[in-house]
Amino acid sequence: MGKRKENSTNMLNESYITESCNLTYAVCKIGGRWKLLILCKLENGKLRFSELRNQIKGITERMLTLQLRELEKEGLIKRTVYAEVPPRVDYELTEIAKELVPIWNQLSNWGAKHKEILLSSVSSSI
Amino acid sequence: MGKRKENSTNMLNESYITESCNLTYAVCKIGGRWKLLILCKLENGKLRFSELRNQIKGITERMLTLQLRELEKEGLIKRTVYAEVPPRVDYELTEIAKELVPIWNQLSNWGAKHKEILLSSVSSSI
DNA sequence: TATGGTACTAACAAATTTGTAAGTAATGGG
DNA sequence: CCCATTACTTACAAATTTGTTAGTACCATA
Repeated sequence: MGKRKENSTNMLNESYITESCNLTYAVCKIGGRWKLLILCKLENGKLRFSELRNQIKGITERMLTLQLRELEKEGLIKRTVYAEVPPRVDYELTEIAKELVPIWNQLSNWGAKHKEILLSSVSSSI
Repeated sequence: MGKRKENSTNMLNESYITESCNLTYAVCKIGGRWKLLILCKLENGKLRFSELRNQIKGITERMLTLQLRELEKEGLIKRTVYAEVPPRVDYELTEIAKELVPIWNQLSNWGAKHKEILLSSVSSSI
């Protein structure tokens, strides 16, 4: 997001874990604060910058831009600029991103289940 | 990890996205630097603290402790302390964590594929 | 009495991510 | 000429995560 230091321990550790573990690698690709939310919004087709901004409560234009840029760099979304004024830009999932959709659904179901389990274990410990 | 501020925008945003999106929620549960690696190591059964430390290159005892504590709090691992000297503690996946395994495998495959695609698109652009 | 092994904790510092506030460019419409 | 609209950028500050270093307790053994 800001540039990273090139040889910080932090950086080296990240390289190590993403190189040695494809699972960690995969999760890192979608690991920014707003990325999954953005990808989910795009699941049903293209959206413009302003549409994303309006659909995602709380995100600032700066954050939206940053996350979109990273997603684009990682090949998960495709950005299309139309030569118009005022500008028009839209975003859509790439093929490889679409392959994530069924996995997301399972993860999402798992999340819902986990949420319930945590809730019930909390309330039972009162 | 250190305590978080209670009403920072950051914190409120995180609450919002994890409450409104189960997928984001799920990914947040496994979102620490070393968490997935730890969970993977535990996939084949219990491991002691020192075994984890030795199997995960680069992790410090502090980080290992922190990540284990969070995983425990989130109900993904179970910690067992034996009343011995020197101390013995082991960690294992909980049931709900085990349910993630098949999903991990898919994600991991996706990661491997994504890695290749990125590589080939980089080399073809030289 | 000194040493060793295990699983940690504490105080601090560095790196990274996220958020705030205020711009910018281009052009059509009034 | 002035304003509105869209999709951004820039400089900065705050929050959060990660890493460094040096401890701790316990008891068995040398």
